[in-house]
Amino acid sequence: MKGKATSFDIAYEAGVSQSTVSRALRNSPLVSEKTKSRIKAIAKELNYTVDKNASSLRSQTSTTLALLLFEDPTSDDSLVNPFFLSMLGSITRECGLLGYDLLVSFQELDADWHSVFKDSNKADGLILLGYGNYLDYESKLRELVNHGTHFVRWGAETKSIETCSIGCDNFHGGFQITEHLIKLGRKNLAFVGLVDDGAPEFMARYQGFCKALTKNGLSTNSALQEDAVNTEEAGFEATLKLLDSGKPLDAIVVASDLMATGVLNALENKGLKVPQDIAIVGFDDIPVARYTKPALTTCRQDSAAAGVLLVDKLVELIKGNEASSSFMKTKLIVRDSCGAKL
Amino acid sequence: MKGKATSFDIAYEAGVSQSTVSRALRNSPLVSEKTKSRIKAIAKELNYTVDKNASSLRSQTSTTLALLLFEDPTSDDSLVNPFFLSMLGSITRECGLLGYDLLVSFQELDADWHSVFKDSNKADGLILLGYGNYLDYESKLRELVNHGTHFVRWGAETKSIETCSIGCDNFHGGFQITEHLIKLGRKNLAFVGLVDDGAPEFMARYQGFCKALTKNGLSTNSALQEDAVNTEEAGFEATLKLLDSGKPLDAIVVASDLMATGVLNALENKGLKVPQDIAIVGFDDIPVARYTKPALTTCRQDSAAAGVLLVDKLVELIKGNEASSSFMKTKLIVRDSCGAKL
DNA sequence: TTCCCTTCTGAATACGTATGTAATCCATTG
DNA sequence: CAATGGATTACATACGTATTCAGAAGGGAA
Repeated sequence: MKGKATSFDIAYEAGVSQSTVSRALRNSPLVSEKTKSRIKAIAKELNYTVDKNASSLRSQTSTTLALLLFEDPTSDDSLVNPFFLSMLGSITRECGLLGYDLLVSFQELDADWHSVFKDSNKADGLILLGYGNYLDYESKLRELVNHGTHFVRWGAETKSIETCSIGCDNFHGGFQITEHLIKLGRKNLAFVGLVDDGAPEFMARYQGFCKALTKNGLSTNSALQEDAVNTEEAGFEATLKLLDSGKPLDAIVVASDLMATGVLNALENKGLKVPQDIAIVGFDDIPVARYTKPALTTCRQDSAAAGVLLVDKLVELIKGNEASSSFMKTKLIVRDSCGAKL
Repeated sequence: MKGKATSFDIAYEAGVSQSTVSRALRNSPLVSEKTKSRIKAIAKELNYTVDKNASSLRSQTSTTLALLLFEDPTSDDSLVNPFFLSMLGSITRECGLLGYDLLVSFQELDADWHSVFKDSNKADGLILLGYGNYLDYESKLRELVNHGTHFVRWGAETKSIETCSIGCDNFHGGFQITEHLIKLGRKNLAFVGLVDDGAPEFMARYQGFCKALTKNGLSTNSALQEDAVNTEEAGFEATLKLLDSGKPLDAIVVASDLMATGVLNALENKGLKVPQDIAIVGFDDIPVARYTKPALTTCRQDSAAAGVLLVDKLVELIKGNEASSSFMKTKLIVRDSCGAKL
C-alpha cells in the first residue's frame, strides 16, 4: 500500500463498493450490522482516516469553528489579553467534546476579517473575541448577518443588530464593586477606564459605578474619572493624572484587572498604601489578580463557563436552531486591595 | 447569484475558462497580465474566496498547521499551563504571517492523537507542546516519523529519535539560578520538581542544580530534593515536606514558576520570610512571576521567540528542507525572592 | 406461481479547485 | 507561403468523499 488508504482501498479489501464503505463508517442504517463491523475492522487495520478536505467539500460542512481574537490595537505585540486567553481553554475543550475542530487566528479589528471566512468554507461558524471599536465593528457584524454567516460574540449587546452575544452583566458588576467600597466607608471614588461609546463593556461598568454612587447619596463627580485603554501602562498613567489633580481620593474602581496592576504600581511609586490610603478594585479576575500586592479585590467573570456557552450556542446556530444571548452574573471576589480585611 | 461564487462564475463573467481563472488568481506566469487583472477585478466584485476544502483536496496540501497541547495529566480541568499559553500568541501570529491557518487542540498524552492528524489532511504539520511522560511519547513520535508526518516539538531533545525540537538549555538554566543563590551566600539548597526519566526538562534543570553545587564545593545532599508535578498545589505540598524533614534549608530552587507560587504560599503559611529566611528562584518567567510576593527571581525562557521558531522550522520541514533542533539560552531575571536586593 | 415489499448494495455523480496536455493565435523567418 | 515557435488559453481530469437513484436479493402473502 503506497500513500494513505482511501475508502476505495477498504472497499476493495471488503469486496464491497466505496459507497457502502462510506455509509458503514458513518453508521448509516442502510448498511447491515455484519458488513458494518467487517468494514470497520478493515478500516482500523489499514489505519484509515477520513480525508477532511474531501469530506468537507462533498458535504459542504467542515465541522470546524473559527476563533477570531481581536487584539487591543494598543497592546504590546506579543501580549494577548489574559482574560481572553483564559477563555481559550474551555473553548478548545468544548469544541473537542462536540467533535469540532478549532481554528484560531488573530485579527486586526479594522482588517477585512469578516470576508475571509465567509465563503472559504474553512469554518462552519465564528467565535468573535475581543473588545473593540464598536462603530466599525457593527457594520462588519451586519455584513456577516446579511451573508448568513453563523457567529457568536463575547461582549456587550449590540445596539443596532441582533446577534447572539455572551457576556457578563457589566452594569451590575460595576455597581457591585463600587457599592462594596462605599460600604467599607470610602467616600471619594474614582473610575479608571475608557468611557466611550466604542467600548460598551467599560461604559456599562462605569454606569454601574455611577448608579452605586447616587444610590448611596454620593455625588457623581465627573472629574474623578480618567480614560485609559486596556493595558497596564495606561492604568499607570491614568493614576498619576488622578493624583496630580489633587482632588480628595480614597478609592479607585478600575475597569479591568490588567489596568489595575498598573494602578497598583503607580500608587506604590507614589508611596501610597493600598488599601489604607487608597482602596482598589478591579474587574475580570485574571490569574495575576491573586498575586498582586496587595491581592486584588475584583469582579469575576466566569470565563470557563463563557467559553462553553459560546461554543454551545454557536453549534446550535449551525444546526439551524435559535440561540439567545446570555449574560452571566458577576461575582465579587474579596481580597486585600479593597480594605475589607483590615 | 445564489450561493457563493465559484471560479466558474468568474470564468463565465470574464469569458474565459475556469482553469484560466484559477491560474490568474494564483498569479501563474502562464496568464497574461491583462487577463489577470481583469479576472482579479471580477473576483473582487463577486466577493470570491477560494474554497479551502476544494483547494486543499486538489492540491493535497492544507496550508494549515495543527497545534497539539498536551495537558499535564494532573492539572485542573480548566487550567492551561500559562507558559504554553504565552507561546500561543507568537505561534498564532507567525502562522498568520506565513499564510498558514492554525488548528488548536488539546490532547491527552495517552490518546491516539498521533494517528488522528496523519492522513486526514487536516494539517500539513504538527506542533507538539507539553511536558509529558516521554516513555509512551517517544513511541508515538516514532510512529509519526515512520509515517513521514512533519512535526516540531517544544522540549528536551529525545534520546532515541532524531526530531526537530525547540527548547531552552535547561541544564544551563538550572545551573544559572542555582549558582546565583550560592553567590548570594546560600549554603543549604533544596530542589523542588520531578526528577525522573519521564520529564527530561526537569531532570536537566536538576542536573544543572547539582553541577552548580559541586562546582562551588557544596555537597549534593540527595535528601534536599522533593518530587512535585507541575502545579501550584504540588509545590505547596512539597515545601511542607521539605520543612518537616527538619534539615537546614536557606534556599529552594523550584523547577517551574507555577510550582514556585505554591512554594511561596507554603512558606508564608509557615511564617517564614522570603528571601530573608529562605530564598526562592523559579523557572519560566510566566506572567504572574512579576506579581508574586515577593516578586519571583526566575529563569526566563523566551516563549515568543520559541513560538516563532517552532512555526518557522515546521514550515521548512513541510517545504522539504532540513530543520535542525535549536536550544535557546535562558536568562536570569533577578527580582526579590532570591535576596539579591536585600 | 406471481407480485410486492423490505433490506441491503452498487453505480453514478457532484462538491470546487489545480494542473498536465492539447489547442489556438499571431508573429516571425527561411 | 509554409513552417516554426512563443505566448496564451481551453479541455479534460483527478483529488476522496457523501448521497441520489436504481437495482438485486430475499421473504411473505395471495
